[in-house]
Amino acid sequence: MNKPDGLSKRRLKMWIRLLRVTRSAESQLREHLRLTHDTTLPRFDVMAALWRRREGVTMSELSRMLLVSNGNATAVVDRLEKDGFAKRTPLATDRRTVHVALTDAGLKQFERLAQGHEDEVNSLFSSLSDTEIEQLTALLKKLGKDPE
Amino acid sequence: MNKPDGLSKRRLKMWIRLLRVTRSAESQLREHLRLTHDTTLPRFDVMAALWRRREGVTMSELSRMLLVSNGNATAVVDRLEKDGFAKRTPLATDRRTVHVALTDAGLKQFERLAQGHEDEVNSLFSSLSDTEIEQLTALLKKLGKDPE
DNA sequence: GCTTGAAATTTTAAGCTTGAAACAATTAGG
DNA sequence: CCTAATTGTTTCAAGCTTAAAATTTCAAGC
Repeated sequence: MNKPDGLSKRRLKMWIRLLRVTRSAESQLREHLRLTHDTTLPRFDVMAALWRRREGVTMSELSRMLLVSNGNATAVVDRLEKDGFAKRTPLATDRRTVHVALTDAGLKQFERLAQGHEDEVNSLFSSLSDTEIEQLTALLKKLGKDPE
Repeated sequence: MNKPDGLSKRRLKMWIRLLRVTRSAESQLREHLRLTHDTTLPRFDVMAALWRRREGVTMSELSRMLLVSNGNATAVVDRLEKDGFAKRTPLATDRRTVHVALTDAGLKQFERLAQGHEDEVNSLFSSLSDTEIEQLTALLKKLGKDPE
């Protein structure tokens, strides 16, 4: 009994496992953000992207960075803007385009969030050794390469 | 220049990579389901869970299996039920509890979906060799162990 | 039997997310 | 120039998702 799975089934099971690990981590990070700073993961993700690109990004760049639809980016930025954490600036050279950036309040807010978030990620992956992190990273890099 | 990151930063970057790979795969799978069968990933996930547990599961079990809130499970099952793919059966021994199961139409529908979905997953992870799949699975298993 | 607490589910409000449609502005070709 | 195609963004409808509140039922302890 217990015939070993074919490659195809093993890939499928691996995918399900991957999904579970990711979901579970997301859920933990979401809870942490909610409890400690009354905010959400999508908001954090947008703020992190705007932090990395301090000079400002277009809405399209933003949605490409986060792999979300542009309608989605619009909605999250709308809410951040309403709360004074982000700001849209029309671009003189191309009036279709808009630059989004963190406000001062947004920068401060992100700085308050960032370390706690990093600590949380760390504790989520503490069961992996230094080497294992490298292995996992290498595998993920390989997956990220091709068109996907 | 280019000081190597500390473990903490490498963990953080690894997490971001993990998230990107997962999102990108999800998006591909979602598109496939939409184009070929006009359905969605959450519906597929619920149907897959009900397929695995043919005898029926309670709503709580279902949400635990999928790592989603029970309100979420309720909503998706509502829609599946409306379309005739799932069915709720009250449990005689405990009137709080309800068993959910696929209907015949649900079973047939899932069978139509499953192979295509598996093929899609396969093509998504085709860049990993047999050994690499095993490695990745082992690392994910390690992550899945603890409370998370 | 009551009451109190716990468990299973649904409901609700708010926010997230998508894909498609609508709009506006730019670019390219004639 | 003008038109057509393209690009950047928003809007929209539908569905997804969560956390919290509300409901219903069960289980224990008095």
